[in-house]
Amino acid sequence: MSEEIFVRVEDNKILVKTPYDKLFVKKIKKIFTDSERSYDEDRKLWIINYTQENYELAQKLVQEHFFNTEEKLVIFRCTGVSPKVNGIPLVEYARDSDWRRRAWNFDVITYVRMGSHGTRRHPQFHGLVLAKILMNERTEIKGEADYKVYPYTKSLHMTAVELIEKAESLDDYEKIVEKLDRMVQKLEGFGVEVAKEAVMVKGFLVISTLPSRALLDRAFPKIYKDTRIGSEVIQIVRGYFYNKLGVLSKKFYNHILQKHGVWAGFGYIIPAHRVYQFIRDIEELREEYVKFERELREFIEEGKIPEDKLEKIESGRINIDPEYLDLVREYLREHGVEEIEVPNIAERVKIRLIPFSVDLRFVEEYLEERTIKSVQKELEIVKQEMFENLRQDLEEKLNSIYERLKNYEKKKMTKNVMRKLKEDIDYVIRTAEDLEINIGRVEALKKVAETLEFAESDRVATPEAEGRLKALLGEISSSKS
DNA sequence: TGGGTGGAAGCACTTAGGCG
DNA sequence: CGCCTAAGTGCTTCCACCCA
Repeated sequence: MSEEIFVRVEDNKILVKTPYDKLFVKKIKKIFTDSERSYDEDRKLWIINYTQENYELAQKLVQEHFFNTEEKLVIFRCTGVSPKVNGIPLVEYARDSDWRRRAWNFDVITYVRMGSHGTRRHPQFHGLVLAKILMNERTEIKGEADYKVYPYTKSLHMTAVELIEKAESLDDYEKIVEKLDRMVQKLEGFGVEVAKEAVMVKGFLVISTLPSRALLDRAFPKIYKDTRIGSEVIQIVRGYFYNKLGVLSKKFYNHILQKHGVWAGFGYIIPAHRVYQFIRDIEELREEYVKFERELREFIEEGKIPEDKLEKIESGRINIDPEYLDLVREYLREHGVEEIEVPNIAERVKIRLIPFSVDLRFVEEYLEERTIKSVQKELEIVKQEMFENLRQDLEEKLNSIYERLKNYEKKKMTKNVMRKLKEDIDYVIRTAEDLEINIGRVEALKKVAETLEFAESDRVATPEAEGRLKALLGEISSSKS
């Protein structure tokens, strides 16, 4: 947002150089007559006949227009046209396309376009626009828009972006503004915005898709009085074979991922020290999928029921129903489907680890000078969101450890549970280290782990160890946020 | 507590036809 | 041409309940 600005005298001429600003040009044209001024296309500056009065006037004009500005966060609700700041539209738009504009005094952070785009001849812009604007009392905002001005802070910026991205209609503007208002009140109470430290997260991002139960569904058009009134969905198999896919994916999402990974807001990150165990669990899961597919294929094609399931079927623990399959076969035949195709299951299990780190060196190496700043800004936002999510996730894991430690105090803990607890403590500590995230209580937790070790080696918790543990528990709970 | 049962909502993504 | 919409497919994430 910074460009050259000056008013100076050379060769008995006043030279006025400013960034382009439509409103400013209008003002200059109004104040100085055509014969008094000219525009130097090469040097991109205004040349005005020198008089002391003109000089003072020009200086005052530039001063008022370009200085004493403050950074503001402004949110707009647009109905029909894009808002303009000093005569320059924030968003340019045609019916079929739109793009943000930049100027010396604003940066469009994000926008969403909603509803009618108008026609090619008369395009319209309905939507929400969020911009960072350098404002002073002369700044002119026009356009058919409600807008609200906030002081610019990182946290407001982030919240606003998030809310706008979630917005579904223009009416959400009210809710967003309410939320931002509440935040501003809080910030004002604080007086200072708390700066979060920069984070460097190093780990592996998990990219996954798993086969879902929908693969075992078939949909047919549902007709009533010659009108299609929807679809009916039938399950090719039911019971065990149908549910097992859900059970397996649940295992991945709710157990394996939670056990090894940390939620970063947009995906799970596996810290380096957990990759080995994570992959081991994944291999096991893949095996289960392979076995499942084999059994499913045998069941559908040959009617074979897996032997290790017989007992469970007998006792009513699981449900495998060949009669149902026959029924489905008959139904499918009525709909012209002769053969039931068994979908590929195991090959749809896609779990990938992508090396992941947020590294600004990359930005500097690959981007042009003028884009670096804005990318850095975006990255900063991502980093902070990610940091906040990772921290929260680790906090939650910590809280659960704390709850379990309380049981230890009550001596209700078996050795197995204790080993698990120690592992979990170790996990949180090492993960925090790997991801370079500082969370409170880690130091105290390290000591707890040592104490547990000490107690375990003695088989029975010694009174001494217990005393230390109690003190440490106190320390942890008092520093709980 | 973990696996199984049965269901459902919500999301991303794709495809095809309509539209100006 | 590129957006819009409806419809369809597949994946993710819930939930309530049941049983050993």
